[in-house]
Formats: sequence, C-alpha cells, structure tokens
Amino acid sequence: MQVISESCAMSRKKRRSGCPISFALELFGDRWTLLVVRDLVFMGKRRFSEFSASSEGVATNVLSDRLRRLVEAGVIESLGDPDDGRRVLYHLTPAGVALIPTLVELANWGALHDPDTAAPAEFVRRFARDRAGLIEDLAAKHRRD
Amino acid sequence: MQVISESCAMSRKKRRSGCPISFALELFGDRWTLLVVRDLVFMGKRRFSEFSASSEGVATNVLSDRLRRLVEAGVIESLGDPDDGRRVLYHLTPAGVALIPTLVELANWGALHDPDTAAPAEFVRRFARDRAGLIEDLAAKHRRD
DNA sequence: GGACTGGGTTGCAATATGCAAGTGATTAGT
DNA sequence: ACTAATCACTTGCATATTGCAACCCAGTCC
Repeated sequence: MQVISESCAMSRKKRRSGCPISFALELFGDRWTLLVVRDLVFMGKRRFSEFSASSEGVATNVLSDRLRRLVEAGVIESLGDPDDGRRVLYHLTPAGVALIPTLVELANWGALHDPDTAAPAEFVRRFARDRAGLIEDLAAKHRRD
Repeated sequence: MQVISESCAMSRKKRRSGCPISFALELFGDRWTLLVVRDLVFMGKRRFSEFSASSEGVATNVLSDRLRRLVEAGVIESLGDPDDGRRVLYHLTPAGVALIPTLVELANWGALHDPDTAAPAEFVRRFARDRAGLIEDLAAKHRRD
C-alpha cells in the first residue's frame, strides 16, 4: 500500500499548478494537518496519543493519515522511542521548522480576528513587538542540526 | 437556506476550540478558499469568472460557496459593478488585507520547498531582502479606507 | 501469562467535492 | 425590438473524503 523507498522527500504527484500557494495547500489545505504542526511547534507534543488528545478531537484514522502525509512530504519525521518500543516520536524536519513563520502569522491573524479567541495576550503582544525573536525562540526548540 | 441578516461579520458558530490557528483553519482549512484570496491579492482578480478561470480549475458550485463564506466571515466584500449590472466585484476588507503576511509566508514556503515551483525568482528574492516592503506594496493596492 | 497501553486499522454512515447541465437577469448586436 | 451572448450563479448526481465506533496487535507492566 505504501511505497517504502521514495528517496526524495517531496514526491512528485499530480500538481494542480506551479503556484507555491497551491502547492502548500495541497498538503496543508484541510482542517487537520496544520493542527498537528501547531501541536508540535507550540505545545511541544511528540506522540500520537498527545495529538489525539487535542481539544479539536481529530479522528484516529484521519490523524494517522495526516501524520503519514506529513512524513511523506518531509515536514516531520518519526522515530521509535528507545525507552518504550510501543511509542513513536514525531519531530519537525528543517522544512517543518521553516513553516513556523507561516504558523505564527496565521495564529496572529486568528487571535486578532476571532472575538472569542483564547490566544494568550502575551503571544499577540510579543508578536507585535518582537516577531523575529518570537519565531527564533520557537525555531530554536525544534532545530536538531 | 441562507440567513440574510447576520450583522456581525464573524458570526458565532460552533467552534472546535479557542485556538487562533484552529479558528483560521475553520475558514481557510480547505483546498480552495485561500486560492481565491491569492487571486485577489497577487493577481488583482475581482470577478467570479476570473477566479473560475484560475489554472487549478475550481468547480463553480464550490467557488460560489467559498465566496459566500469569505463574505460571511468578513474577509471580502461584494459590490455590483456600476458599469455592468451582470457583474459582481469582490474586494478585500481590512481583515482580508491583514491576511497578506500569512499568504506571503505560505507562498515563500511553497516556493522554497517545491522543487518544481513556478514562483517567480523575483518574489523569493524580494521576500528575503525586503519582506516588509513586499507586504506593504501588496497591502497598499488593496486598502480602501 | 494476563491485563493494559500505544499506535494504529477497518467498516460504514454522513458529508463534501467534482462534473455537467441548466437558470435567470443583464447586455450587445442588428 | 428581437435575438443571441455573457455573467454569476444553482441543481442533480456520481464519487471522494470525513467522522465515528469498534477492533487489532506488538510491546510493557505486574
């Protein structure tokens, strides 16, 4: 069912157009994929059951599909936990880390335009005063090279 | 079928969580919505038939649904064209203009991570050297206040 | 070895999407 | 003024994607 060896991270599929936004939307254009990345970036989550416990309530079949697609796209990687053979740990690749600015912009937009947002005021304040520092701090936590 | 008077732009619907990213995804989390915004922002398109002609080939029923949702969310507005009673002109609201940084980040990510991107090199270069100026130039074209 | 946990898969109903054709209000052509 | 186009949709229907609940199996705990 799944092609094992696809040496190139971003595999060639039928693309709707060469537009970079369309390209990004083919991967992130659904209600769940970016929430997984959010959990990794902002919540420090690493495991299936942690993503599954997020308050939006993703179905486990959808979650496993999205994790697989993110791995195929080269945005995240999975590793068996050496301390517990049942567990799988997911983490961001450099391509995933490069997504942080987009996620931060989207979060800021949402915080500013949702009248009932639960976004911490500190996030919005820090974004306004020191966007670059905010992004760098988040990225630093996820860099491994 | 459609509620006519909903005075508040961002109408209260069942929300999955208070998370600003989840909020944004409830509106933009699909393969087509942001493409409409892209056409407005980068291509200067304003009309149904122009969006419909985009190379990704959105179905007309989906397009009209997405335009309606964007209007309901207060991201775009529609106006009859005074020069031609058949035509409807769409344009960004301030909330739509505020989305430009997110779109620019997403486009940059896509351009850098799609090996077959058709994104103009000039866009990537300008983004790297003068992100703020690039965003300001785009925003200036769409501001009306 | 028996129960439990973690990370999934499977089957099926509900929902959303894609496609082709149609509609109704305007406008352009003669 | 009549006819043919154009524009912005809507409708109907086949297909694809989601949501939900139940199930599965390898690895751990006791």
